[in-house]
Amino acid sequence: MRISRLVTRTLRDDPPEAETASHRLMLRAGLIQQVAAGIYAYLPLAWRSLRKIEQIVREEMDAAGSQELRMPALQPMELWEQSGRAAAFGDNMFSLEDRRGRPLALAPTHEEVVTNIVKGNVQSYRDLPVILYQMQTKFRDEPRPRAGLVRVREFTMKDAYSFDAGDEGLDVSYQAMAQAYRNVFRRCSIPVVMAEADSGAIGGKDSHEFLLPTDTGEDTVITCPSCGYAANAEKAAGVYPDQPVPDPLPLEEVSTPGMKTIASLCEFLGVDEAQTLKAVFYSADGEVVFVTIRGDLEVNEVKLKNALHCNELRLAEDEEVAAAGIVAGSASAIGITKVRRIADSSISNGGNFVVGANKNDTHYRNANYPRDFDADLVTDIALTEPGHRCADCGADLEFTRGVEVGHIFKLGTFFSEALGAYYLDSDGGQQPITMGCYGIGVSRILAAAIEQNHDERGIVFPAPIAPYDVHLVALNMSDEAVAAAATDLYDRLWAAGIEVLFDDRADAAAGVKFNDADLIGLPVRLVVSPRNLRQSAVEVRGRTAEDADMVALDDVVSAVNGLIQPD
RNA sequence: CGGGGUGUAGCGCAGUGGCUAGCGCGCCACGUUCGGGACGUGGAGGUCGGUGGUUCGAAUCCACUCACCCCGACCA
Repeated sequence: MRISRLVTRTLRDDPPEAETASHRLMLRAGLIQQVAAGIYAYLPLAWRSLRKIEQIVREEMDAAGSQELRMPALQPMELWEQSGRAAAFGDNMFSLEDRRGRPLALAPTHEEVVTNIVKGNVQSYRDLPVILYQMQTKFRDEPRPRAGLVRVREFTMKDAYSFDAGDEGLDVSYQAMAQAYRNVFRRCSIPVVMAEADSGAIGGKDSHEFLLPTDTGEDTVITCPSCGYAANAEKAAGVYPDQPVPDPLPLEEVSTPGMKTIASLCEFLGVDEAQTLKAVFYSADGEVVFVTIRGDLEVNEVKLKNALHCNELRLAEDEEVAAAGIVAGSASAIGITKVRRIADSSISNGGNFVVGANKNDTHYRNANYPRDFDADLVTDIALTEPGHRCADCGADLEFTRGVEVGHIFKLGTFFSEALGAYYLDSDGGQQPITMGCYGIGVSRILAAAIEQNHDERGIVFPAPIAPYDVHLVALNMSDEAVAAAATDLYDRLWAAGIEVLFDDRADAAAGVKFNDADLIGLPVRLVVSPRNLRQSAVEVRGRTAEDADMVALDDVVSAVNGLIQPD
């Protein structure tokens, strides 16, 4: 490709709206162009890179025994009602109607459709296992798109679905996919952490996220430096500091004028936050829920949502709290009976707690569970935070930010039962197919690869996903010898199977061309110039190399091959 | 959805009631240049996000509205 003809314009300065490196560099290098919030056009350079990423994913999925197919992005809403997920996705799903008023969805994912396909093609355990995958555009009406290609509303995903006879088969498929994912990320130069993750509203057993650790990531990964445990913040099972369990003292009312927060209350009474129980109020699918947790801990809303089996969970509004008869600021579960009460297991870690007295400016000392109050459910809903320890080995946990580039789930039989996908086992019994699903954000891989591989001058494309192998710079194209030599080299490289981006611009200064080459960040830069031609040579330089090599014109092809195929 | 911010030429920005709305980059023409973001001369390019209002007069003031960005909520 000749840059003089390339539909892409590099920017001299950083775009002010871009905060993260990948977003900034993709805009500056002319890889992407925004169309609306969270909706981007992939310009020619990005598209070449994305096609290479897709090809790597394909190779690894095929090697793992998976078959590619293509399902529609436009789907009848009926299918989503059938699985019950129309409500689970809610406003995140783009929905529309056809000319006859039939409800349709732009698919955010494809479990429903793929399950129906398999249902029609698998009858016996002899037909299993099956793993299907596709490259498809997904539509999710994210509440807040951000960071360029990191969180968008329309994106390319590779999604795969495994179908097995039973849990042992699923384990095999799951491991095969996990290994394929590791291979993909290694080939794209994205060092990932594989972390335990929450399996979401659908349930299922295991789930793992693949995350690129980076400060600009939007997820939190919790890792144990000692035993290698890794989990995301929603899933992580950390151990919070133990409190001594004292002998219970009698409940005692104290006046606490104006004390509405845990911090002010603790200061006023001279107690530690861990010696209090706090009350938090949520709205779970519209129902007010009373949550009790030790004062030094926070509620993990994902764990709470799972415990409640609800679709929508948010903090309750003040009016909702008041309408439920709760005295915000001085509330406790003591005497509360009209709303559902959930408590974290930490209510039994410690004792003689300070709690609200359910009337203004008043608290109790020495509250103990279950002597003084009851709960409908006591379970682990505490958020793991800095300072907590590894549940496996007791070491201090480490917290880092990360960008999620892949996510795998053991789904179990949720979809096969909802949509009627059964097989006959060897005894002639009908069984629901055991499923797994596996997603890679293809367009997010591009962002993550750039986030990981760049320097102050621009992108440092990993060779396997670079839009072109070589950036050929011709200095002074009006010099006929330069034009002739560069054009000849361009043709010879392509003939040798090397992909070349040729900066043939006649009007751009040398500095402009060099800066653009650094910005776009192809693995190898070649310079043809009057100066070099006097030695019948070309300058060859790797993107991150300190110095350039002078290589004879006739040897350039083999020199380039040596740089881009080091293995 | 809550909080904060921004919409003026392709891009980045200036312009707080007054004449024909400017600057830099980019773009077009010609010439000179040619190894790390060149120079000269001439030129093209604008519903000032939208609607309504106030005013002799609105990019500028008021109301409403739309879009986009950032933080949070949210996010299989």
